[in-house]
Amino acid sequence: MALRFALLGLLTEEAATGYDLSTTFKKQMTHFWTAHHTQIYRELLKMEEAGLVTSELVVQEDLPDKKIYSITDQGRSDLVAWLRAPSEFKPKMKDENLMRVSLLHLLPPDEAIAYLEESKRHHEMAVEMMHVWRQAHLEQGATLGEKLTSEYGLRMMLNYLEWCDWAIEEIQKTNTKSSLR
Amino acid sequence: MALRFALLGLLTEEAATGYDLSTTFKKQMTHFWTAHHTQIYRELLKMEEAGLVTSELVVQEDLPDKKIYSITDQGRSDLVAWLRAPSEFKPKMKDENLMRVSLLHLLPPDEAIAYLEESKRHHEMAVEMMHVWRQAHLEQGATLGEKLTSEYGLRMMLNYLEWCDWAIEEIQKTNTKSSLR
DNA sequence: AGGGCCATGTAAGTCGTTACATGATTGT
DNA sequence: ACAATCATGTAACGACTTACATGGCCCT
Repeated sequence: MALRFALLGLLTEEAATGYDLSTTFKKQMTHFWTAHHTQIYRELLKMEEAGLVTSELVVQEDLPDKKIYSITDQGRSDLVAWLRAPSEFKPKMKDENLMRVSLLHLLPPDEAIAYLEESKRHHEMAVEMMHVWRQAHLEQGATLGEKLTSEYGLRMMLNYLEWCDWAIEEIQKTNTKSSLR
Repeated sequence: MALRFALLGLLTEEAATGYDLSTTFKKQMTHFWTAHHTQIYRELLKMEEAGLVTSELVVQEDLPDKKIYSITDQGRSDLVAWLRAPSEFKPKMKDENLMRVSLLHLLPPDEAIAYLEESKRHHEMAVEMMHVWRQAHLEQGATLGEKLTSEYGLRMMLNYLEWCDWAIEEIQKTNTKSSLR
């Protein structure tokens, strides 16, 4: 259900095609949700059936035809009702990276550290991309939600980098201890 | 596939029933993965077929019978192979809380703040539970993975609380600004 | 010449959730 | 009396992923 409300949320700002929605998803929401374009297209069809959105077909000559979706009043009220519904704050995380981290004691220490250092590099790149994105979007037409979640994503990534340094030290400590024995 | 390796990882420490695995999952891995017992039982059956685990039926009198699963050599080597396989560091998050946060501008500011404050309370409780868990488990038989991921969970939650305070202030700022106009 | 962007979707499969079912024991 | 703990599972559904398919335009 949350994907449905994510799409409705994006459509409150402006009408968009499935393609637009799927690229926006990738750029803005990576830090808390992911969705493939195939899933988004099918969800939009269901949402149209349910009367939450309407679509207008735009025929194009050089580019493929497209369908522009707009939110309906029904869609707006469903969205606000969901926002107000008591949620349970049970994060349903699926973080494969952390899954691997939780098993790093099964690899030799140098491999474990190499893994963490590679993950650091990825996160550092993500932090830089986030800075670029924020300079382009904030202070000029970003919604409150975008401000809050991009700040959240940034803080979490910086926090991850700090934790990574701590974790690498921790592995080195236990490593030198056991090699003294 | 990750669930499979999570279960194999737990079984490297000691043989366990599906029930045990599912409770351990809830306690230790909430911060990066969730799984219902129904899914775990089915996965264990598939893993036994694939020769990654073996089970031994223990008949009990007062309590229900149980099946104790042990990891096989095949299971161990599959697990290490997965740990070494190049991963893509694409976190596949599904965080319904953040999803709601990203849409808070659709609620009146006081409701948005109330939402964040409730989520703070939940996270504060989670932080306290984490402290209790760590005092019971660390420094006495916790694996490196448990140390690393529980520290990770703790840091992320504390970071969340700080971000929450920032977010509440941010909403109050934009609120007073617009009411001056 | 090859890849990326635009734009849509189908089909098949896997993963994950919810509801239901059983049944004795221990604690409040 | 009622809920929780122990212990397992089936069935039905919904969410999500992966592979495949189309086709022209623009850039290097």
